[in-house]
Amino acid sequence: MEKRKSMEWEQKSLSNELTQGKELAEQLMSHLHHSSSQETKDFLISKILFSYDKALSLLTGSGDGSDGESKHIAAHESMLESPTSFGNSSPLSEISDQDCKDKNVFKKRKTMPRWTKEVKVSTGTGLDGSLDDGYSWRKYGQKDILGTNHPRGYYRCTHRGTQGCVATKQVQKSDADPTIFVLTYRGLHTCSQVSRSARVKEEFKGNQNKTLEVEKPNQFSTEMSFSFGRAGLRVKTDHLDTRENDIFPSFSFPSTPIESENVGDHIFSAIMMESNLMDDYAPVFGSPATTFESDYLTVSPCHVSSFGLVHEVQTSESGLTEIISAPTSVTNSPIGDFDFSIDDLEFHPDYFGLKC
DNA sequence: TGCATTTGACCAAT
DNA sequence: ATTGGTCAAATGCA
Repeated sequence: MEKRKSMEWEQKSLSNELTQGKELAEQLMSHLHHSSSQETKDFLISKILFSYDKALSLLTGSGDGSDGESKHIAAHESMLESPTSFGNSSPLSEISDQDCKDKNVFKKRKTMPRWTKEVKVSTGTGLDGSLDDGYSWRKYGQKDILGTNHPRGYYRCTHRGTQGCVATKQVQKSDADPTIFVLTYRGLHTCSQVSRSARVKEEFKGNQNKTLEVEKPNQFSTEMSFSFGRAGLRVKTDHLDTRENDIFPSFSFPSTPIESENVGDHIFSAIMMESNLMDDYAPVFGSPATTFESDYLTVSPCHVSSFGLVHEVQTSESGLTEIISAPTSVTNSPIGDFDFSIDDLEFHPDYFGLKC
């Protein structure tokens, strides 16, 4: 009797997985037609593979695969287990972190939901590890990693203590190319840095069109459109470049002038948000106003001396890997907060469920 | 003085 | 036993 119930459940799960796989494939098809960004496609592919892997597991009865593909899937799964209290209505919830801490700080590593993405960043100057993505990080450790020439730095969000933000990242210089840094992110920010975007958004509400356009002279043109919930925000950054000019000058971001390389990081941040979220918010992000043309964002690093942009995106065993050519020095700049206000989004539990 | 970084030690996973 | 990830005291810096 129990066995029969179990079989029915598995059949239902199998059906669900296959259905989801089909829907994802259809989404992918749609993205192909709209020439969406490569990372979006990669992400969809990963999800499809994940669905099919689960389906196969249900069929074969094996919980997890052990082939090469499963590694990819496992990585993706970690993304789906995605972190943080995003699902939580309160971004400042300290419950997650504190509870985990109280139970056992070391258990956390095992049970804490992980959402990992890797970012390869090349710096023009070799400035080490100081790569900015718009958030403020605090280094809490460094380790020599076996088989690598460079130590790995461990960073967590500065606001972890005060706001329970669980986001962490690792920074490691590439062996193959010392100018490239591999950044591995875990967790999403639940700190008020996220809410800074809300402030930005408030500003934009003053704009009747809810559209912001910033134009920079020369070099090349990059256009990005972000859709913020129901209010479409469009950011057009023509000719991103220059250190002498603040990027997005009309933003009332906190003080620090944004140095050129940050733009790349922030573009990355936005892209990641887009690629990770848009699939489940197609009605929002998939609006005609939302375009993320990889063509715009793909710039060969050899053509960019003082400014970095995404020039390659690939999936990796730990999730999505973005390869960004990013420049030099770093300040905490805010455009990364140019993200998508949490309170305007409904987060898919598959993506943002939090467990301790 | 307060915050960030460094670094050796500890723990969990493999 | 080895390795990766984290902690926390010591130290540095503005």
